[in-house]
Amino acid sequence: MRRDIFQAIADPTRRAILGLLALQAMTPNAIAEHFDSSRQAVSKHIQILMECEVVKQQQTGREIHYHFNPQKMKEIDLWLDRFRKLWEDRFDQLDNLLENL
Amino acid sequence: MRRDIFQAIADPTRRAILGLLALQAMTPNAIAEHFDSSRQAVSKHIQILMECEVVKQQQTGREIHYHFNPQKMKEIDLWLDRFRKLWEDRFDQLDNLLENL
DNA sequence: TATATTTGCAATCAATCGGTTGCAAATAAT
DNA sequence: ATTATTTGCAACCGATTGATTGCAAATATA
Repeated sequence: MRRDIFQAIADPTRRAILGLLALQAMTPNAIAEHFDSSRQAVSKHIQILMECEVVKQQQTGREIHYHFNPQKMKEIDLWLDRFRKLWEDRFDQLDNLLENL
Repeated sequence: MRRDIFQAIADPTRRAILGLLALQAMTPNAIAEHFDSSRQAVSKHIQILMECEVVKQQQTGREIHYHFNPQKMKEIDLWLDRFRKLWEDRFDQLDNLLENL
């Protein structure tokens, strides 16, 4: 069951968790308080984020602080590069349109 | 069953279809020839891409040409903006350095 | 030591996903 | 007119998803 970053960000709750962790590292309980679903449900989301290494953990005593790994998000940005000029460059869009007709 | 662009790009086959359509508009049959799975399976992927409007169709006779809509990809880029400076910052490099020590 | 807190793991469940096959409708070709 | 091609839709199926509850282990606190 190999996870990748694209699967990880498919779920809106996981995107929200990443948004929180990008601001500061948090414990699973603290994260779960931001959502309506149970702590275990949130914990499973964190586990998925861990598997694709977009989140890393740092244990101190019985508490675990999960923190955000921006490098993995870079992979999405890299994939977007193939399409970026299509929405940024109007002449390229025109070229593409003319080719298709 | 509301689809969004993040769900659409979660599947590797759909990402590959977007890669093809970014180069040129194609019919479902032509797209399906690039994959091992059946035409209907590919068609269902296209349907999902249509639902979130990252792909649009243009019918000519019995043939349908699906073409790429770059504007929807912009939404992903916009979401990434929240994290972009975290991986571009020199502070992130410092984080990595400290972890390695 | 006894109790409370924090967390992960396992079992379970309904819903969704990605795939298949079969079929019907529309258009093109013979 | 008959046949072939292109496509969408519906039914079905096993695997995965996102959620729940219950429980056990580890650590902190009284």
